[in-house]
Amino acid sequence: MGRAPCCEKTGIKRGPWTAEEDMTLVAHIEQHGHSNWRALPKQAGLLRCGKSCRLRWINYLRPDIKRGNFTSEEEDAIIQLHAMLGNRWSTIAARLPGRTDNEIKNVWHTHLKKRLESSSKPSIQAEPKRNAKKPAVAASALEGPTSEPASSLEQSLSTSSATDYSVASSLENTGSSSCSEEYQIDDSFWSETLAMSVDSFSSGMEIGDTFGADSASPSSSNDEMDFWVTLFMQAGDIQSLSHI
DNA sequence: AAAACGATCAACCGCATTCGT
DNA sequence: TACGAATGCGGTTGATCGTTT
Repeated sequence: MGRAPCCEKTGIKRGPWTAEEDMTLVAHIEQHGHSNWRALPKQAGLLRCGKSCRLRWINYLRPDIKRGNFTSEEEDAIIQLHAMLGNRWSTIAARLPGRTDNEIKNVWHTHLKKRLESSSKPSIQAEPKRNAKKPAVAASALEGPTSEPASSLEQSLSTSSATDYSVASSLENTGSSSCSEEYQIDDSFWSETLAMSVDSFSSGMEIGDTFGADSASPSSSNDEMDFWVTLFMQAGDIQSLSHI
């Protein structure tokens, strides 16, 4: 099936967005919404393709974006969720209010992956030569929380209150797996988990309130994904508890 | 002071999935 | 049901900035 390109290549501006373009896009979305990304740039008078507008809005201009460094709680949550979900950045982002999939993906590749890799190889020189770079970011990645309170995060992770972000530490402690490896789940795990999940959901498990209002389209598929995320979260509890 | 190097992150690309007719 | 269009997602790239030498 031949796909039309997302935009005509001619006359479409690319590269970094200017402040003026940002203002135009924000003003247009505030006034008309973004029901049709493809038509939006034309309507707003922007020389961008709809895809580019959408990306700019979602990753940068959305009013509920949380800027600034990731807290250690957020980083631990990412590590934990990544251990369970793999590279499902949008699903992970849905669990971190105000954070975008792109941002999380970047943080993972720049900070967290290296952090896990270095902690899984304790005997090898742990500190890269350039670790002193960007003190603010590096410090927040390796040390305690910075300015951001973790309340919203904790709320979003409330379905896994017993989790205590333990996967990250257990991964570090065992040193058995780098996070890039697939999470191994055997059949007995599935049968146990699926059987358990029925009881859990009927006993007060909240589905759907954990996705932020920024979630692009609160749909049944999101609920479904939330089901699986919650399932994985609980499974994570089981797995990490079994290591103790 | 400046060149080289490495880290970061915004943005792009292409594929997959969903939606509408 | 089939098809095309629109949107979403994850991987990747490249410009920029900070650090080191």
